[in-house]
Amino acid sequence: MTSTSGSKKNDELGDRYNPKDVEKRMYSWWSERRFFSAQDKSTKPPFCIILPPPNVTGQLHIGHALNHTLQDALTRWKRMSGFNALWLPGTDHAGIATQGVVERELAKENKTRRELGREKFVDRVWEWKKKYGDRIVEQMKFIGDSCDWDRFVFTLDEGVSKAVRRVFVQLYKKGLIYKGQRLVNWSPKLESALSDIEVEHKEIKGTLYHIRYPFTDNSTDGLVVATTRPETLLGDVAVAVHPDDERYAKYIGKSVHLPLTGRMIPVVADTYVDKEFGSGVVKITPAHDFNDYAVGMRHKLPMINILNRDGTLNESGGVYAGLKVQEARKRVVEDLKAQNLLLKEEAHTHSVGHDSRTGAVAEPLLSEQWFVKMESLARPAKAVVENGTITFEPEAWTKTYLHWLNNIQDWCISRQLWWGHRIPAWTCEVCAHVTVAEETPSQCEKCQSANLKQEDDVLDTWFSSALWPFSTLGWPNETEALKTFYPTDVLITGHDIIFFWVARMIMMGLEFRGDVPFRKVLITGLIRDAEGRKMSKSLGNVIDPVELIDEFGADSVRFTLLAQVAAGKDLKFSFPRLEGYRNFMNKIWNATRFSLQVLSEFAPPADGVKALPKFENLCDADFWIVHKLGECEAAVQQHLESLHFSEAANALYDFVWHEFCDWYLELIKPVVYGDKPDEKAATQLVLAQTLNRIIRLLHPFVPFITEEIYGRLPIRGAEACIIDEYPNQRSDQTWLQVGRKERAIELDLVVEVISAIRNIRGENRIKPGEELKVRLAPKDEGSQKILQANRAYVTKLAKLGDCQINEIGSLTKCALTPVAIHSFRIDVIVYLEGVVDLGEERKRIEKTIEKLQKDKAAIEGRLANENFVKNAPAEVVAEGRVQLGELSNKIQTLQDSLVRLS
RNA sequence: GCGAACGUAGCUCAGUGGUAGAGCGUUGCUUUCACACAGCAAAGGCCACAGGUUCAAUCCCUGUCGUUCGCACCA
Repeated sequence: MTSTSGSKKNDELGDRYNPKDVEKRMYSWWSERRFFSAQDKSTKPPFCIILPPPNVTGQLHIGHALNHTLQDALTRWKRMSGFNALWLPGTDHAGIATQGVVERELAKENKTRRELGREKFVDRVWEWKKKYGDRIVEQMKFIGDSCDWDRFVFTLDEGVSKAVRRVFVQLYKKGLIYKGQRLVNWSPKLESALSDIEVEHKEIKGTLYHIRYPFTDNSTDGLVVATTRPETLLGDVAVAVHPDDERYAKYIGKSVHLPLTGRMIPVVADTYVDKEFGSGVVKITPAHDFNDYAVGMRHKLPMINILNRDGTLNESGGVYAGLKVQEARKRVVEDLKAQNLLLKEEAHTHSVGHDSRTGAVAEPLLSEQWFVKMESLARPAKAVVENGTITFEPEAWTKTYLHWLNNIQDWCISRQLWWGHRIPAWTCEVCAHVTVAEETPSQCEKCQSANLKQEDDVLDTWFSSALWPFSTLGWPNETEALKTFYPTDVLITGHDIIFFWVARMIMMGLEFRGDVPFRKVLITGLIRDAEGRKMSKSLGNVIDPVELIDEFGADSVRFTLLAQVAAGKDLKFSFPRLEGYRNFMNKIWNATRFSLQVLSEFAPPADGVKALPKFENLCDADFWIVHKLGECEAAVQQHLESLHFSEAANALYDFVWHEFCDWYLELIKPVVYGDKPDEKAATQLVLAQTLNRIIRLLHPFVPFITEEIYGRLPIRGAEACIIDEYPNQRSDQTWLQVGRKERAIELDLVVEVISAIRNIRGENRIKPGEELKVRLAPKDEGSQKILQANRAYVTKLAKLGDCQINEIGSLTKCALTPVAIHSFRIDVIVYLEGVVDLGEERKRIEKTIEKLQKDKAAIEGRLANENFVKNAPAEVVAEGRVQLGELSNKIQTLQDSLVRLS
């Protein structure tokens, strides 16, 4: 959005809605006037959503577009409903991703980060961040995100850094953060440790090698081990068998030769071994396998690390030192073959951990890292979900969340990267004591030496993310914003980061604020392509929301997502659907154009949205549309409150298109083009008020088009900004009293008559130019009155040449030849002789009778069942009786008409 | 192995313990003065299958089959 025209309005009103033109002007108009600002302190109730901070390297993708649209719709709706609504934006430094981008840039200049040195490299990343870091923010504005930009936070801002150090120090002092030599998942590509959840397991077709480990006293015989990773035998320190395995009992405590090395290793017994798998003998490599690590600890075995940080073999690899794992494996296998120690190779599929960022195979590697003890943090985080303080939508994710917490492992938080929050720990070079502090210490806590060296490692990006709900609000300072907005209300995010982010925010919120960070978690699904495949660059099926917005407009894209989203479910993105909602925008636009034309002479009332018409001058359609509007508003309210966005969107779509446009606007044409000024004025007021409310109701879903329209409405506030005016639409029910139900129901009868006549027209292929003569024969005084009052509607909408209303019950007295009777509430006789194929008409009627009789039989059967009458609620039984009566009437009417047709 | 979700109209999907819904597509008719990105009408479904609970099941329970997705194990 680069336009700063300052002007919101464009006076062109073409018959196509032009989103580009509108959107360009609108966003800057909003942000210049700070319509999205929330107040730190306010008499209004607070509402707060924290934006999951996108990676600073990021581009808006369609998944963002979905999540952001939901958050925006909710925030705008709350803001318009009288809340002090805050949607707090920010971006994430995304350690690995961002460092990776800059390293690749350096590679193009044939440089590496190590050549540059830490300080220069970090400067370089900052430069990059300054240059490109706001791309995603620009894109968020394209989609209409109504964030409070003045509160924008970046995860490396000083405030957040302070929060990070405070948390680190406090957890350390509590004994919940520790440093230790452990087996961790290691990415040779990043040359950094990873947390367990950053490792993605993939099924790989590998080979199971059967290798003989010769006995010490008989080198032609030995124990056979089966392994998928023969190269790791260089780090073997034992072989293990099951203690109950009779085949091997006699070898326990003895030794075998470790091939290719000249070392001798013991045979140990451990229940970890599965007797059935392979040969029942397992090589133990504690430094390169998590299970072996556990066995090694139990048996107090030594650990031999054979790998360097970059994944090549180190000096413990002997002649294989310097080779990459894959190469070493090949060579080891060749050498084993040469020595006749490789007995068998068989195909074997197993799952292998990969670094989820780079895709490289992750190696278990022994190294010194920092960890967070999770168990005591996890316990309260479990409790708040179990007791319903925090709820997941859909609820099924609760189980996933709890399962993870029940099996939680300590969190490895140190990363051997340079871009991120550097760990606030300093080691004394004299006494080696570690000082952990928020601010750089001047001397060692223990020996007062000034020779301190800070940790090189940075924290896992998710460490700062875990603090996001309170660090963004000013913590560790007790700010007004923090008091007002914490706990926040809803978190909207994808299920892929429940463990990475959601769970950790809950833990940290409880630990440091003593309260949950949010109350509801809405989990969204993935957006897939039309065939249901994941979007990926390699498949070339990625849909770029920025391109969509460019072609179809932001509102169309938003509505497409809103109308189809269902909590936790994947969404297949289809272009025909998008076109459909683009058409809906156009429909809104044209309905407005028509309305404004009708209202061109209309004088806005002094009391604005509260102005009531004179009821005696209203037509049935007026009562009807306001009644329907009231229902629609209530539905939207209820659906949004329960986060059922698609139901809210569909209720609106249906109401606006099929009730307001298809019926109301058509129905009032005779009135507004008619010659009765009082009635015209009354209907104009209803139209103006209804349009005002529709536009406001639509606004959270489609902000651009509605703001554009709002500025042109005859009834609106002085500022002409939809967001700031007339809040509390739902609580302001004054005007909705126009929607009197009994009068609304009268129009239903008219609608039914018109539909019936149209049906005859359509079925008999009678052209619109051909005018019909119709007699309407009411059954009672009530319907007679309604028909008389609405004759103009029927004539116009059913395109009749002649429409007369008979005396009550005068069906048979009609002078014209009746051929078709279709409405069931009243009798409608249509004079059609000569244009209709009577045989076809009879067939249709017979078919209808058949279907109705089937329905009737079903209801009769139910009513005949005394258990039904006894057990079902009274209203259900009563309704059944009413339905039965109606069905009988319908059938009778149709049978009468069959008689007339023959 | 453990767990979860899904299976509804040709397609994509909503939905509900009490007579099946939408959009798109299809088939007619119409360029009527807001909109052809439109209007009107129509066709199209044993709501995966089998049991159970219930007066009543597409909906609740169990099982089967099918499709996904997590987690764990995999020497």
